[in-house]
Amino acid sequence: MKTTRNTTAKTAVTEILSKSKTALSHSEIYKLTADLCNRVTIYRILDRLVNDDIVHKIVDLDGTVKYAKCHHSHPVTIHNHAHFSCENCHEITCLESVKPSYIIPHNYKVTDINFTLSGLCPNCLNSNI
Amino acid sequence: MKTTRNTTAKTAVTEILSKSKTALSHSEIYKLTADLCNRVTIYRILDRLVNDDIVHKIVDLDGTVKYAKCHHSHPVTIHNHAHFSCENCHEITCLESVKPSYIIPHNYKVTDINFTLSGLCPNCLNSNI
DNA sequence: ATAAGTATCGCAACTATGTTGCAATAATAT
DNA sequence: ATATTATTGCAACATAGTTGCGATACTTAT
Ligand SMILES: [Zn+2]
Ligand SMILES: [Zn+2]
Ligand SMILES: [Zn+2]
Ligand SMILES: [Zn+2]
Repeated sequence: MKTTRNTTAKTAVTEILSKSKTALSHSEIYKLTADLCNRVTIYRILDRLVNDDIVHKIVDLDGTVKYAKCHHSHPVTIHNHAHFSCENCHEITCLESVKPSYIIPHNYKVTDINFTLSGLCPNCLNSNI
Repeated sequence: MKTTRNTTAKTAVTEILSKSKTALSHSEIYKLTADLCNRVTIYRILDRLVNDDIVHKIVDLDGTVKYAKCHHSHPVTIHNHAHFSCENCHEITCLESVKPSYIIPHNYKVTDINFTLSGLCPNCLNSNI
């Protein structure tokens, strides 16, 4: 079986995501690592972290992909909490407590969910843009 | 005011989306138009159709962007019906009747929603892959 | 501590997707 | 038929993500 290894780069990426209050894109993470490793390595690390259920992938309404640290105790069947994407500051945050309820359509087998709300976050709403 | 014009290319794209049972990506639409117009033109037409609320944009769990004809009578405040993305055949379909209910988080202003379910569609589920 | 096995990495090259500026074209109203 | 201007084509660019392969370095076992 393939065993997973801890490397400097992997640790750094995990740290960055742990400390971030918002979800980060590949390029944002790459910049934050500041030449620690190659661009491709970040892609591969993120893939592994997602597979290991340490990080989850979030897709914005426009197709932008971001990543956030999981806050659940390891293996979870489905990531169904909502995410909020601000049209103004473009930050994406996990809304861990917001979960959609819906009627599962007959004959469909659901194994994953993406539920993203878009609009104005509290910060930008107060700034009265 | 900017008035909108009906062109051959725009009509073709609208036709293609009207006839399709599943949502289509830019490149799929481009191939179906078969050299009718430039690649860039398709992007611009899709933008206009989305703005005019004739077509809506759907983002898959992996960030793939697709487009589907709207089935509502013109202006609608928010596209909140669910979409289903099949992991096997990669088709995305509108589930017009499935709408998520959720608790609107305090202090957030929601203006748009993306709710996509992923898994196996009825066809692929029966094929017992 | 050393060596073997292999997960991970760097690099280069590539594909896919989406955007922009500008001159040419064509839809629409008068 | 003419004027106005929305739309298009093209070329060039930007960003995102992938792949193959030889080199590197983490882990485990001796
Ligand atoms: Zn904001
Ligand atoms: Zn989250
Ligand atoms: Zn299917
Ligand atoms: Zn739809």
